[in-house]
Amino acid sequence: MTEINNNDLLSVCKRRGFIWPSFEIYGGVAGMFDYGPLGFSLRNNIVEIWRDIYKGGEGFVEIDSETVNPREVFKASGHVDEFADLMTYCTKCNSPFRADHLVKDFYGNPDVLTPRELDEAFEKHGISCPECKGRLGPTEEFNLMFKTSIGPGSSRVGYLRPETAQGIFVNFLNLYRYNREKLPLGVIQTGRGYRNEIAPRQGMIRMREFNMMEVELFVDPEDKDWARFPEAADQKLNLVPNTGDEEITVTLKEAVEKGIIANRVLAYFIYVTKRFLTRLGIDEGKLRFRQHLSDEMAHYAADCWDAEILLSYGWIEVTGIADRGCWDLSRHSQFSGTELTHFKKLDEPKEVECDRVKANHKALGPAFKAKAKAIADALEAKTPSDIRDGKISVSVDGEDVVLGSEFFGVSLVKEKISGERVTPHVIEPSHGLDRIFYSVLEHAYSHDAEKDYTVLRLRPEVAPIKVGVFPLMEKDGLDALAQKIYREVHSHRVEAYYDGAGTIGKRYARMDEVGTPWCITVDYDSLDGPQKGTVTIRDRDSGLQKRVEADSVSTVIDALLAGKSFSEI
RNA sequence: GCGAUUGUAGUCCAGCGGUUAAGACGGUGGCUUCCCAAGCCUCUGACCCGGGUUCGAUUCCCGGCAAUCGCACCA
Repeated sequence: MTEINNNDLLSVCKRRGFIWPSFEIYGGVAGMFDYGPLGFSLRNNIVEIWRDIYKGGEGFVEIDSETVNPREVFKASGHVDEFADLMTYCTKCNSPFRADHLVKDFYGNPDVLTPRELDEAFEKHGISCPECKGRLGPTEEFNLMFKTSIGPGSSRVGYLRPETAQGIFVNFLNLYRYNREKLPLGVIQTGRGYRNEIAPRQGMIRMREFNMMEVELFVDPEDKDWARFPEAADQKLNLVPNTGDEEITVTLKEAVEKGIIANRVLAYFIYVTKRFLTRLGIDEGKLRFRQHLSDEMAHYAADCWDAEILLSYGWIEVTGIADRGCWDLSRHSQFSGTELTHFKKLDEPKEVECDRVKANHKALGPAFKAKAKAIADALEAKTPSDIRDGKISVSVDGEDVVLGSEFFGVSLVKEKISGERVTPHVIEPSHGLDRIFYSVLEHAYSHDAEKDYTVLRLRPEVAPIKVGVFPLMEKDGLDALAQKIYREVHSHRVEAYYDGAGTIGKRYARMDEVGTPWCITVDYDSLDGPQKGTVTIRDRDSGLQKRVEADSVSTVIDALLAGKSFSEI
């Protein structure tokens, strides 16, 4: 634990319009927050940087898909089964248990039991509370997904998505065609996800409605290299591999060569995640990547690493970077009956020779009339190894037909193979936007207890307000010049804030508290004397002031935002 | 969901079975050549919700909601 008091920070956030607990006038709802003007700006700035990295830097494409999905989508993804737990509670000590886990010694596949059958099973096998031996209460379903219905009447069951990823998977074919049937194919999406958490806690860390930034990269399963890997090969990462609890610092190259990270593409995107988070102002010393334990890893995942940030709550997972293998696409393929594959061309087409069963249409036609076509197709789907005693049996429309050698022949055919269909593998860096947002605030927050003075040391790039503009006194024409400067500087991209109220110190303090990196002040020297036409610019973190031409303020702010240091202006 | 603690202006907090519910900070308007939360004046704003006990409840009791911590859950 650090000494940061997260209640103080949350209080600033609420007071100054970063985040507000939702529905406060109606008593509030746990695990729900609204973003205020400053919070929304900050969050958008984070999203813009993420976009800059993936869409700009890596050339990925961005989509926006539905938040309500029909049940089939989450049946295929596994969420309907995985997220709907049958729970029972001890009537004596109230401990909760997964009902199916309690009967697993008696049933091979307890997942399929209904709540009633589970209750009967407790009775029959004398199962009591593992904690206190008390009697178990009735089994209830608890579903972590919000359920709804699509359309009126006997409508389709729908769920609010618990993650945005499925929207990308179900659009795979559209995206694949859009990308002119090539891999790798990188797709990003930001949006809301919904999980009906049993007990949301820790402020913004576990929300019922949350924002995600997800990236799905489809790659050739046999080629998990990445063209830009060499650029990052010597960069260092703090890793906690699942072989022990020790944190190690290694280069990407070492991590892959020693088999710590499964492959180069996964390692590269772990590095991209580190670059992203540190660019937002996350303290590099409080950032590590922890590998999922083998039992924690989803059964389909080949490898999975969490980016964890040290906060006042402890180490908190903010991003998961997983190699999900072919799981997602093969499941959707299986459940939808639509082939979701990539056609991988061979460098050189190859010729193969093999024996094939060929239907004898001349004989089949007269013998089977209308059914002949179906039987012929079934026959040709067979291989010579299916021949038993010179006969092949096929099943057509639920009817078994045994065919003698007069109906088919076996011949050697030469086939030209120019490629094969493969199910792409998915590399998924999935970011919890709200957690990242909160982490950025906490790592920027500094409070001087003696002076009771708060400064948010936000990076200029993420700061919601870039520049405060003040007249020293709101009169004598100082206000008119300050207003003019404000109007020149303020834009959708560079948010400025005019403040003429109270005293100058108070205005600086207000800007420091919301992380505004620079303040412009128009004083009497701006109007008269040798300094005429200049204004002061103050740097938040150093407290230093310089004079710049009033006409050049906009240019100076642009230069600072582009990365020029304050001492260079 | 369970247990413990808590709930008074935007924030921090005082108080009480009958009060005009106090103060500080903040916000607002004004005055002040005002560069790091200076000063003076004006104004602003609160007893979480519902029920019960009582002549009378912000205060006592019960329930709900929310927050903090612990357990469990989740990641």
